[in-house]
Amino acid sequence: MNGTVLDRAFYDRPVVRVAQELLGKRLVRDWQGQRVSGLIVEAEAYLAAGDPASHSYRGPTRRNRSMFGPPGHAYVYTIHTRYCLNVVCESQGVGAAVLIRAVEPEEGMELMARWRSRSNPLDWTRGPGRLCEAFQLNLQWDGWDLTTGHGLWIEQGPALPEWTLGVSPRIGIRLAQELPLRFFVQGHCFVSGTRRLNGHTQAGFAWLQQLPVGASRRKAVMNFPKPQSPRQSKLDN
DNA sequence: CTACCGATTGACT
DNA sequence: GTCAATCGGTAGA
Repeated sequence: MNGTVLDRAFYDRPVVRVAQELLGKRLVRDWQGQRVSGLIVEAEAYLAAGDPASHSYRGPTRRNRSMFGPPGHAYVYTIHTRYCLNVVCESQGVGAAVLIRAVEPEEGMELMARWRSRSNPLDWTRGPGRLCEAFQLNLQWDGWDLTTGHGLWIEQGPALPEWTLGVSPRIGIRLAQELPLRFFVQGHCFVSGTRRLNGHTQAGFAWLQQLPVGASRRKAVMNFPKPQSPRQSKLDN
């Protein structure tokens, strides 16, 4: 299950490109030797310039200083008593980051279920605040170097069926709503937001096989249809 | 110091 | 669909 850890060069590139290419990669948390992981299915880019919705828009502060640090580190912030996880991109001194908005659970689901205290697996990691709770991420992880392969990192994901890149405006922002900077796996059942923004289907990659045995699995299988046949994938640019 | 606001979520009509 | 919780960041007096 282990994969190659994404290195600093991956993050040291234009933030929009990193946001798109993070889809399908695996976010991993090591908790006492146990892996908690999921495949990234939704991400948003926040630009270093010309983006009033970005926390970096007004320059460095105590809160957002990680955003201006070296690429490949985490930027974790609080919002409405929740935490959100970003990965810092582009050169040091440049305030660009990708918000990880949703992952499909892969490993450590017992821990996710405990930490999220919700029976429906779809509620574990669908949304930036939810996935931080499912991975037990908080401000202690702000500034964490994601390229070491310890504690918290992102690695090359598994081979996936072909899928379609979805693009939309970012969710939950007031300013710069016109910018198409949200990227997601079209139709994936762990993508947050409304149907209109998300696409029509409710397919996942492989999560049905990963669910715990028992009542929660039966319920999940009943509630959520099987993945439909794959479609084209392409990340141009 | 006070006042306002938000890259959210969960409960409720 | 609507709305309140709840608190750190930010701006301004």
